[in-house]
Amino acid sequence: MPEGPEIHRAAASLHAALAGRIATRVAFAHAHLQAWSTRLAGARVESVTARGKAMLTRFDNGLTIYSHNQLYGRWEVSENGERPDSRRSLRLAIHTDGPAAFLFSASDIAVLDARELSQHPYLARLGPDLLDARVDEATVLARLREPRHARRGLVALLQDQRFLAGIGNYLAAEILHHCRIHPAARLRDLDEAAIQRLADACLALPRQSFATGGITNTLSRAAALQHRGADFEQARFLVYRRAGLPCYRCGTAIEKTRFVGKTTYWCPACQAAGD
DNA sequence: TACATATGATCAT
DNA sequence: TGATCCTATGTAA
Repeated sequence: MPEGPEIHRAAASLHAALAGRIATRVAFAHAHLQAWSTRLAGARVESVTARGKAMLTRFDNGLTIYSHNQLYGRWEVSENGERPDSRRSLRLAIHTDGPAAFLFSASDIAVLDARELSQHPYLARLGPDLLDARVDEATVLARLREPRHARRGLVALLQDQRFLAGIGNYLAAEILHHCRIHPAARLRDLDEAAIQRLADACLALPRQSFATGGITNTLSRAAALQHRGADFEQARFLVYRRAGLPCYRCGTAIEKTRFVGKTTYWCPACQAAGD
């Protein structure tokens, strides 16, 4: 569940299940974390929130579990507290007298006190979180206009969590296609109208994805495609993982290209290089 | 069984 | 920019 919307949805789901409840047992698979189980058992879960792609589970004794799912971590909530059936390796379990939450596969897990939390190197450097309701278009526009970012390639810049938090590989491709911007373009190549469109899309697409369970395609088109039998993974995206398929705007075959080590999907016709 | 790839991120260069 | 780490999965051999 890798990008901002997926992590924020998982956090909301954990919060709904756990917040206000006593953690009867907290179990870590990693040996270096196991001593924390004693400190966390009996504490009340205050909240579960996401910051960018990181998740924070706060307890009322001042401790917070930090977790990052990287490419492969997966949270599962179980209403009856039973461990879900999975062949993945269980890395963290938070039990209550009711629901429980299970984190599979993730390896980046830490227990932090308030001071460590405020100084955490990843969290401290995060840019504005596009899924934070307090972040608005003016904030994003100001970020896009900072001269120090003008020369960086947009595919990499959009995925830099220090620039804006929450965008990953699928959202970057979807945002650039939505705005008709070539993936190799730089901010300095864009005119004022394009900067405005980009700011708008940087907020709108992650938020729509969060609200809809992952759809960055237009909602009507995604619904129509599914009605015709397409599965969700086929219907949800504008360009991501659609190499060779026709662009929804112009019919040109979507291309799959590696830019700066990342696979990017884009339409060579409606995302033509700027000049 | 081996290899390539992945919705991520860091570090060395 | 490339190498590397982390873990899981799909495809080729």
